[in-house]
Amino acid sequence: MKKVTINSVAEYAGVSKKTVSRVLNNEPNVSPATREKVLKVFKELDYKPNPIARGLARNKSFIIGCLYDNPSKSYITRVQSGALEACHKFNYNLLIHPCELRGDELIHNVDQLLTTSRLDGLVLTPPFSDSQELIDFLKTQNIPFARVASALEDDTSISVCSNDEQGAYELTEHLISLGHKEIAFIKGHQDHSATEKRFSGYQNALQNHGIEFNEGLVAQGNFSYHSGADSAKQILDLKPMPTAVFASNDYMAAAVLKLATQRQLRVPEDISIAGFDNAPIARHIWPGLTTIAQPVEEMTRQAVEQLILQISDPSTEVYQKVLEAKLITRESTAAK
Amino acid sequence: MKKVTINSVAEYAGVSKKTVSRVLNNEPNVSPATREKVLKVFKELDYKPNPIARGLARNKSFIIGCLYDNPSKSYITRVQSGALEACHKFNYNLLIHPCELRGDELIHNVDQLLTTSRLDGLVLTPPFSDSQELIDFLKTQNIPFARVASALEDDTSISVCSNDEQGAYELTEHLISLGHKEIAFIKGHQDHSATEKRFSGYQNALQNHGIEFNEGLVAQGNFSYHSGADSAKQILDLKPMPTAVFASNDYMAAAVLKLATQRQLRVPEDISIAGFDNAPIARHIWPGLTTIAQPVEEMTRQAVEQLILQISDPSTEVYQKVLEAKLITRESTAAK
DNA sequence: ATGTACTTTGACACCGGTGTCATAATGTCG
DNA sequence: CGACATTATGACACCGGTGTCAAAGTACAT
Repeated sequence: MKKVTINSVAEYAGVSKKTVSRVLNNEPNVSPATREKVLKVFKELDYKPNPIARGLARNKSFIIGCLYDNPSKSYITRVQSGALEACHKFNYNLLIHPCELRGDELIHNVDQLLTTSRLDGLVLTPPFSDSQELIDFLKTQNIPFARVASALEDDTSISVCSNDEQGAYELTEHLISLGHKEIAFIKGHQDHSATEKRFSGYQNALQNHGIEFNEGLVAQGNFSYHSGADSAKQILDLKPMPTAVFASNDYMAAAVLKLATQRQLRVPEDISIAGFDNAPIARHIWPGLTTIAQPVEEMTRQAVEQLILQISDPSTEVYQKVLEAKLITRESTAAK
Repeated sequence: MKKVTINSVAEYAGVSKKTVSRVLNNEPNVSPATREKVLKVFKELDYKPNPIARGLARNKSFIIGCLYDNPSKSYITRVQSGALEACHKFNYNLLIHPCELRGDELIHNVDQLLTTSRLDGLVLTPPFSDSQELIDFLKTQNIPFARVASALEDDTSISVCSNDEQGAYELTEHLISLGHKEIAFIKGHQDHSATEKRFSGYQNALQNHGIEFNEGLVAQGNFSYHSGADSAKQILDLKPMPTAVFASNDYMAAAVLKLATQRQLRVPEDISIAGFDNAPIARHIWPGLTTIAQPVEEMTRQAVEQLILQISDPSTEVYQKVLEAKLITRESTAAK
C-alpha cells in the first residue's frame, strides 16, 4: 500500500499539485469539471491530506492547548469534554497541559510549551484565566487565547464565564428561605476569581434579607476536599453551631457532610449543607447535595469555538459571554 | 523579533544547516570545536527547533494518542496523568480521544483519527485494551500501541496491567476473615476484562475458604454509579440480606452505601461494603470505603514509556508487566 | 477581428527540518 | 613522504503541502 500524497493525486488526475490544493481548500477559480475530476480521484485513491505538511506550509499546528491546575478531577474532565467537542468540530486537536500557577516558572513553562509544540491557541481555565501576568505574556507573544470562568475585566480577549455571584446569591437565598440565619461559609482558593464572586453573592444575599454578616462564620478553604475537612472541623466546633453551611464547591461540602456524619449529626435535620458546581459527587453521596450547576462543558465549548474562529480570522469580534448558573436542590438542605 | 530557524543559526554560526542538524540530534562526526560553536549560537539566538518541520521530514508527529471510554472520571484523569508524565519525559505530546467501544464505527473512527492526526502510537485503556478487533486493525496498519490493564494474552504487544484477580482475592479474604459468609458481589462492565478477573478472584477466595458460591448473591453492574444503584437495590432487597457487599469498583460501592444509608442501615455494623480502585470517592464519603488500590498512573506511565521506546526503536523487546494491587482498609468493613 | 477583463492553470519557490552522497580535511602507517 | 582509511563538512534533494505570479484560455464589447 503506497502512500497517497498530493503529488500522486495530481499525477493521477493529470493536473498540477496547486490545482489539487485548490480543490482541497475549496478555493475559487477551479472549473467545475476539474474540481469534479479531482474530487473523484480523492475518493478513488482514498486521499487524506497530511496535516503536518500543511502545518509547516501554513505555520499552523491545528492544535489547541488547555492549561489547568485544578484539584477537581471532575471539573477537568468536564472542561476537556467541552474543549474536545469544539476542537473536533473544526478538525483541531487538543493538547492537555497541567501545570502549576505558583512559582516563577509559570511563564517559562508556558513559553517552553509554546515553542516546543507550536500551539495555535490556548484555553485558560481557572486559576490561569485570572492570571494577569500570564495574559500579558500571551499578548506580547501574540498567542491567541480564551479565558474560561475568569472574572478579569478585559474586553480585548475572549471570555466565557458563568454567573458565580448570582448563583451564590440564589443558593444563600434558598437557605434563608428555609429559615436559616446562621449560615457558615467556606471560601475557595485565593487565586481563583470565583472565590470572591461566590463570597460576595453570599454576603449580598444576607444583607438584602437583613441578616448581619458574621466574619466568625467564614472559613478559608482552597477547593480541595482536604481543605474542606479542615474548614468543616472549624465550623462544626463553633458554639453555637451554625444551622447551615455553604461550601464554595461540592468537594468541600462533601467533606463537611462526612465530618457531620462522623459526629452523628443528622443532615439536614441538625444542619443543612450546600455546595457549588454540581460535581458528580453531589449526587453520589447521601444525602445528595443542594448545589449550583455550572455549565462547565458549555463554557469551555464556546470558549474554544470562539478561539478557533479568532485564529482563523483575527478580525473576528472578541466574544464575551456570561452563562447562567442554576440552583439544584437535593436532600442536604431543609427547613430549620 | 524575527523567527530563529535552522537557517539563521547556520548562517550566524558560519556552518551548513546540515551541521546544525547534526548538533541538534547529537549525531557523530562533528568536531568538538564546531559543536561547541553551534551550541553557543543556540543559546545566543535562543533557538528552538520546529517540531512540525522535523515531523514532516521524519514522518513523525511526536504525538501519542490516548483512547478511552470509561465512566469513571477519576480513572481517566489518573490515566492521563501517568501518560503525560511519560510523554513529557521524551518530549512527546498527548492527544486525548474519547470514543465509544460499541458500534461498527470504532475501527472507522480510529482510522480517521490516525490519518488526520498522524499519531506515532496509541495507548489503549479499558475497554479498548481488550478489543481484539481493534488490536488486529492496529497491527495491520502497523501502528505501535500499548495496552493498559488488559487481560488479553498477546505477547507481541506491550502490556502493563495490575493483578486484578489477586486484589479481588485479597479483598474477599479480608471480608471472610471478618466473619462474613454471605458476601454479595456486583460485577463490572461485560466488555472489560477486569470484570471477569475480579469476579474469579472473589470466587476463588470463597472456594479456598470453604464457602459455597451463591449465584443469587451476584448482581450485574457496568462500573457506573447508576448501575451500582440498581444492583444495590437488588442486593439489599434479598432475604436474608447479605452481611457484606463487594462491588467491582468504588463508584458502585458508593451507590450501595448511599442506598444502605437511605434505608437507615448502619455501615459497617449492619452491612459491610467494599469497592475496588481506590478512587477519590472512596475516602470522600463516610464511612470511607475499604478497597483495592490499583496503580493506575504507574501502569499508564510505564505503558507509554515503553510505547515511545518501541517507536524510536522497533527492535526493542516487547514489555509485559503485572503490577501489584494493594488492599486498603477503611471504615466500611467490620466484623460481622 | 481586436482589445480588454476575467477566469483557470501550472511552474516554481518556500515552510524548516532530515537523508544521501560527494568532497575536503585529518589521521595512521609503512 | 605518499597511500589509504577515517572523520568532518556541505550541496542538494526531499518530506507534502501552500503562496506568488506569470501565462494561457475564455467571454464579451467594440
